[in-house]
Amino acid sequence: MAETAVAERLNGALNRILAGDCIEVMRRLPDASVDLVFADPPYNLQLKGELHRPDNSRVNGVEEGWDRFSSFGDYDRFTREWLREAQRVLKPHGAIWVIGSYHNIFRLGAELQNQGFWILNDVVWRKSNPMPNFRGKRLTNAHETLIWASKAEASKYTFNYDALKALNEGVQMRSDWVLPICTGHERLKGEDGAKAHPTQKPESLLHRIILATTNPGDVVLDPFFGTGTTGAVAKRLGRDFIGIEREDSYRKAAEARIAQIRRLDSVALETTSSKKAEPRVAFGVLVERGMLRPGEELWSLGGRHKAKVRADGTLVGQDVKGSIHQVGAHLEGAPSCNGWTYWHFRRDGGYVPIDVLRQQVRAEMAQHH
Amino acid sequence: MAETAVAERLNGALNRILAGDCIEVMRRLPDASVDLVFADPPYNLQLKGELHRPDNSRVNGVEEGWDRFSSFGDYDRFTREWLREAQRVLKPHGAIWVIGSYHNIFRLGAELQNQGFWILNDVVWRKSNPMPNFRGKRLTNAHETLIWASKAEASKYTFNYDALKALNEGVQMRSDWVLPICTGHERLKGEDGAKAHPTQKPESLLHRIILATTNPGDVVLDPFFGTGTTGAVAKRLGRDFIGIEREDSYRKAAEARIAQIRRLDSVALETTSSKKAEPRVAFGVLVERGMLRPGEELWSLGGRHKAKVRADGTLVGQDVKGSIHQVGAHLEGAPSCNGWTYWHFRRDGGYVPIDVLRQQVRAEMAQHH
DNA sequence: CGGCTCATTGAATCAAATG
DNA sequence: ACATTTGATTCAATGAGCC
Repeated sequence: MAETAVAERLNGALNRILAGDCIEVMRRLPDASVDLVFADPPYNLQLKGELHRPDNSRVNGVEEGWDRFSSFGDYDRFTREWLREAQRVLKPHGAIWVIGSYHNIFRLGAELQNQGFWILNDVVWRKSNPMPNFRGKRLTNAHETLIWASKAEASKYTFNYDALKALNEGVQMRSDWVLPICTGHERLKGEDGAKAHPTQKPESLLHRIILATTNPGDVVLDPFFGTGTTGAVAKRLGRDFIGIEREDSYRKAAEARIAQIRRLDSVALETTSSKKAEPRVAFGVLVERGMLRPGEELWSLGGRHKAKVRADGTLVGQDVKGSIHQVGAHLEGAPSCNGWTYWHFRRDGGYVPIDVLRQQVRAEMAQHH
Repeated sequence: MAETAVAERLNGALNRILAGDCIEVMRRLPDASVDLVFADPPYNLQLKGELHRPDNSRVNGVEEGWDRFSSFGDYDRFTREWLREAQRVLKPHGAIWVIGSYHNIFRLGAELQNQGFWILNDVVWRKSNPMPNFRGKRLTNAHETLIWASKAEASKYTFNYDALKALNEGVQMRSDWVLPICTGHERLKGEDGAKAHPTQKPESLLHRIILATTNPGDVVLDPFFGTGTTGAVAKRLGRDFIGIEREDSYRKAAEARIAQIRRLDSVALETTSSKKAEPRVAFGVLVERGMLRPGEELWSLGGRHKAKVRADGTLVGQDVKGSIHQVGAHLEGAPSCNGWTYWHFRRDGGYVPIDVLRQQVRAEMAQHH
């Protein structure tokens, strides 16, 4: 059957590094099959001569052939083609991350928008230890830019809000991330001691991206796999990956690297991923259980509005009947209202939010499991 | 003579706010006549409905007609036209700054490159107090992006490296700037108390830009003048400005605002623009003068970290040697550290910041002038 | 349906100190 | 005792827009 063939085509690629040009290799992947694309394409650095430090030592920059394009138009064509394939292989609710510097990120972002991707955030990776500007002719180039976009405007993309909030000491994560560049033991070296890849990204960066925008078991495609940071982090976090890389030496280094990675056990994965949504409790359950009596009055904070509880778990207030949310919204003239925090019952002269009753129910439910 | 006519056309516009559409007005300005363009064009926010805070209050966002475009193509055409005029009126060694968010900055940057501007840096304005993400559906959009580009690749652009280094506590200025958004008394209000402009930029941002990339007497053109932050800062810093603004209410607010600004006197200008501003005091001077002894210990506040003073004005701490700033940053695992405020010496059982010693040296230096 | 917000400013309120 | 000032604390508002 066709479906089986498609599944096999995908499964054959899972957790492997496919050799070849990323556009050609992506063409062989089935439609709507991956959850996330992470792409670190060539930056089109347009370097002129060599750069030396003030002590005259030579800066070992990006000089590889894969970063040479003849013009902006040439780079745009390349971008357009690989983005088109990336969009095709994404599931309807999938998303993409791209990273770049001022040399290429504007072209990349514009092309994403042109192809119908819907930008969700641009994120600044603020390097805690950037290379200084030796010549004193510009500002220290201390950041790179990432763009996070869903496949389309209507996509219900994945965002593990609570996991990121936890990562950020309890306040919501911002669009600027301070992370060190990849150095030390994490930086892959060749047998000659030289760095294996000129632009290896830190695992901390991929950790945050994969944690934020995928779930365990999701498939992450990296069409510019390099030495495999995406694969290493995906494997550790219990995600599947598909890598595409043209250069033999990078593939080899990546394979050795990823083979040594161990998947975190499910407990560790659970704690790093978002807190499970708490079980839904219908307001009517509070009435069924006798925690609130039919006919009892609920109050908005301060007692400005009131409504009466009915046996079926709806409320009736001034000129309005409906759910706790609907009645609250109507009385406030608001577009919406969280009835759980809006409505209060009276105890000992004070107002207690009905949400505490829901907490009790949830606690009891947890006991029985 | 033709030259005189051109000079008159320019002089007639200096330190004035020209009314009208920026493209049409720029067409009347002579070629190669301004040193810097600062442009804060509409962001093309593509807003859908209203946004409410969790407490149901409504966010008063950008609803003005000037931010509405029918498509990306429409926005691109607009961008192309005003950028073309901006480039024409720039002197050969002139430069441009543009600011935007992820909604428009990629299109803006790509068009800059297409027209032959040469990008020097992209700069991230990290907002210290951004609006949070109320829905918990994305990252807090906590930054905006600026692009600094010269008129052409060959332009010998202005960059006051030392002034920016001085502004940044003696280490070279990075491409990420932390500045608060424009609030409080600085935010212009109408007679009804409502904000006069929905997107007024902070003066601190323009101060840094104008200080960094112009010299006193230079001409700064702002084609989207709004309520005149560019003009206010330019005037204060002894630069000339040309503003262009379509909306009467913004022009009026800007004129009243700028009329109240006083140009800094030449001494203050000198101090803001040169590294001699606050006379730089090397830490080693404190050792030379016997205010601190080699071998003496310095402490972080609370005494969590310590380091030893060496005779050459460097510190040595746990596994690290270097300047007071470097050692502090290393021990804190921070990207940077102001050693003057970080390090303390012990006196009478308390911690005294070494900055007080620097103040003493500066006071003594002032005596001799 | 119902879950979801951070840093800052400035006003309002109240307590303590002063004249 | 009463009016005034100062300081501490709390409360309310809001900023280039997001299911």
